[in-house]
Amino acid sequence: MRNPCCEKQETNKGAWSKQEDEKLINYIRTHGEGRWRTLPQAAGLLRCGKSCRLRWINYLRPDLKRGKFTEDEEDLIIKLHALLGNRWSLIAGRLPGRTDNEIKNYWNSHLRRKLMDMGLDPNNHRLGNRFPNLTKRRPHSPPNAAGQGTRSMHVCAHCAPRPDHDASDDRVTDEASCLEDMNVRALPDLNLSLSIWPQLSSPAACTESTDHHVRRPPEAGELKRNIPDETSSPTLLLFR
DNA sequence: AATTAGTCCAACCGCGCGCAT
DNA sequence: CATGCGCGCGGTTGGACTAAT
Repeated sequence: MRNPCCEKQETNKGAWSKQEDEKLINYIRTHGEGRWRTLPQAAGLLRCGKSCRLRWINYLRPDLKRGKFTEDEEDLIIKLHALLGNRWSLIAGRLPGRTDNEIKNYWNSHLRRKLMDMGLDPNNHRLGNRFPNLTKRRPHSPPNAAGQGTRSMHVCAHCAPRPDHDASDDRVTDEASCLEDMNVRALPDLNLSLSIWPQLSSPAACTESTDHHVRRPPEAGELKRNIPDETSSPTLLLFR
């Protein structure tokens, strides 16, 4: 059992005050990002490290582009979601200045509905006629519903079991089948190519040739967030 | 004008991964 | 190899705000 992220000592919760923001900004300006666990004390903040990190990444970072999403951005989010599912951080990596949280919120409040209005199932981007009633606020979900706490990332597309893309299936978990489905059916104009990066652990377990694990090395600048090292983790790379 | 219903978004929570020890 | 820590991710929630009645 792990310790909670913040000891039970007194920490502020809820909305950040201007003073707290300033303290955080000043501290990161002089010391840089990282060491989130020790940052609050060092910066004189009564917040947990997680909270500081979130506040910085989602709100205070100077390179954030705030304001309405453009049509191009909307379009890209929809296409990337069709490909990647709810991997908001990966999607955010393709939208400079936007955060995963922002995109997630925008998806849930606007784009899901937009897709439904177009007659598409927002879960799998296929034409569908049976959607959950999303106008209902706060559908009560049991613990761990909708895959909370699970990670479907880093799954070799070929090794992964094929989801049936049932409308009741809340998550899209298979990039390859998404691409296949999407390119063929829903978004034929999307010019994305998909690569699964060398997988250190799984090829042995994969019964297929390992060829499908490797496409090509990334060009400089292609790797953005979440892709720390081309050999360390099997990660989706998108080239447009 | 008051009340209710719906929307939006910042923030929280729990969990898994990678790394150091 | 096992364990613990730090971090990042995705899902969920609280509450302010707005629109509808």
